[in-house]
Amino acid sequence: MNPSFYDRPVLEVAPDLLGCVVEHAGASGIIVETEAYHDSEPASHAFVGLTPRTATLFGPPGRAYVYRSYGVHAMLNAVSEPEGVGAGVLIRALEPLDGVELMAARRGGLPLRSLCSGPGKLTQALGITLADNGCDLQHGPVVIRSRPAGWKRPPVSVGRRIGITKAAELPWRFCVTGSRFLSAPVRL
DNA sequence: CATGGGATTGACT
DNA sequence: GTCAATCCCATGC
Repeated sequence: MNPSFYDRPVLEVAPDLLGCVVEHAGASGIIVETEAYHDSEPASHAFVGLTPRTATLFGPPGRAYVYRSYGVHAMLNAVSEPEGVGAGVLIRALEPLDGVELMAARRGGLPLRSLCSGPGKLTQALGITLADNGCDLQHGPVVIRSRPAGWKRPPVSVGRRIGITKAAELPWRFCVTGSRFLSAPVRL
């Protein structure tokens, strides 16, 4: 998907990414859960302004922002909105598509449903690391492409974002309705 | 320079 | 349901 796709309000990009495919290192999955983050709102890393950590978020749209959470997990975001605005879409869950055996090997052979049902899980399954921070999502190594044949625009459920304390009331989480591969049920 | 707080997960009770 | 693991980096003294 080209950079202009991401050069829009992050609240449009986040639901539009549902059904698209994330691909890296021989494995891929269909996005079934996203969350929007924006520098105007305190749950976003970009809320603190432009720092070395948030530079990618304020950079041009269509790149990957990868950061470490709880000292352990890598999180994948798609940088959105024009350069100078700190906004991104957190990819929270995938439905495994290709390279299932490879993903299972990376994750220790768990059942299909638990392979990518969480932001830290899917980066582990796809082999995405902090080294991928800033990479171009059109050319890779981490690639996001449009919905595979047979996938129409899926029905979307909206809810509150997960695991945050600030701005927790905003309904900025988007899930494919009824998907069995979500990280948690949709809640408001 | 020291400190503290996470956009989480998995193991255990 | 509870809880530790583990590290980056923004903030404050």
